Amino acid sequence: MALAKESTPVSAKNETDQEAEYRAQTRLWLRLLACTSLIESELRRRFREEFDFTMPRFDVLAQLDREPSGLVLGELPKRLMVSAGNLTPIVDRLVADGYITRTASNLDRRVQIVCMTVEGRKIFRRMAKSHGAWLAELLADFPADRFDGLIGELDELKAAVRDALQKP
Amino acid sequence: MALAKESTPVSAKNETDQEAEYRAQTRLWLRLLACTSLIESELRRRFREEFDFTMPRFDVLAQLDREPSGLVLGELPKRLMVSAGNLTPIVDRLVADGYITRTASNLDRRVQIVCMTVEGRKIFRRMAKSHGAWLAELLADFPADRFDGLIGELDELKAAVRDALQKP
DNA sequence: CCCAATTATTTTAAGTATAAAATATTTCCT
DNA sequence: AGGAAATATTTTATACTTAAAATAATTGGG
Repeated sequence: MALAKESTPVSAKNETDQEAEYRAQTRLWLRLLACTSLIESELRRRFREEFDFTMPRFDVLAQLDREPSGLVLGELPKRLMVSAGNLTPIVDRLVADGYITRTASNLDRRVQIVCMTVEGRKIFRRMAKSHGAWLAELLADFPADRFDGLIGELDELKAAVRDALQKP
Repeated sequence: MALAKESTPVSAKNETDQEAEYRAQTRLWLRLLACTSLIESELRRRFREEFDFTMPRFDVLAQLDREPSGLVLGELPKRLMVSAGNLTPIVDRLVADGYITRTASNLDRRVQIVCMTVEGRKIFRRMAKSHGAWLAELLADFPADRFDGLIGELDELKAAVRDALQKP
């Protein structure tokens, strides 16, 4: 169970002790979830109102913006941490809207290359600018000198969770 | 724009400066999102595999567990930060499965009271225990002495975002 | 008292998400 | 070369999510 701060084995604890032990972890999880939901729902609302766009569509464009020569379709689910099946209709619509192209590779016809169009780049830049400004606005009241510290903590948290996920 | 750390008005900055300024906020946001997604998807997977349950269904039971006398249906969307329409099918299914009851109030027939059943309480306790253990497992590699600090930072972050949202 | 505004909830339409099965293509083994 | 395994992607079924419109019930003002 690897609860470093406790030496007593879990099996020796009664229900109340165990619940108390889980409390700190649960509290951290609930705070994390609350912060993310709060920001995410506001960003989603603004994307819809200002650009009639959704976050997943923006996320796809954000990935392609860094890849001038395009990206193998299969890279997207990995980078965006979503399932492959999920992306199919999202990519379909971005193609239909003219923001990206999808072309089959000549070397391997299972593989498709997606690439942003000029139109896509144009709208992405506008949205990215607003996205940055919205975040700046939402996070303005958080002390600037504590940004880096919090980012560092979250980096470590992420690494710790990744490690824990790889163990079994 | 309220970027406290900078005195130069945004309008006076060129595009590159502005992008640099947004970077810290964006990085924080991406870390937050990554941590939450990582944990959330693992919890969802385990809920499904171990209990054939989803997180929203668990979340509803978690709210009702604290309210022995039941809860006005309209309280759930507020507490869970989801839309009211979203809850209708979730509550429907929990009622159909026998984990909660839904009864119309006699004083105001628009209002419904939802209340956990004995069966619901039973399954909730089992799931809550696993939920705590899963979190403890996922967060085990994060230094125990930094939990409270991170929770505190996230509390402040949440408050800051809430403040920013109320301003307009 | 009645009807307009308010409140609680559900329905609808569109999109997002997953897991698992299906399809298509390529690679690798013998 | 032939077929099995692997890989890339789509399809299917199910569930969640929201916004906006619809429904139903109550309250309050004239």
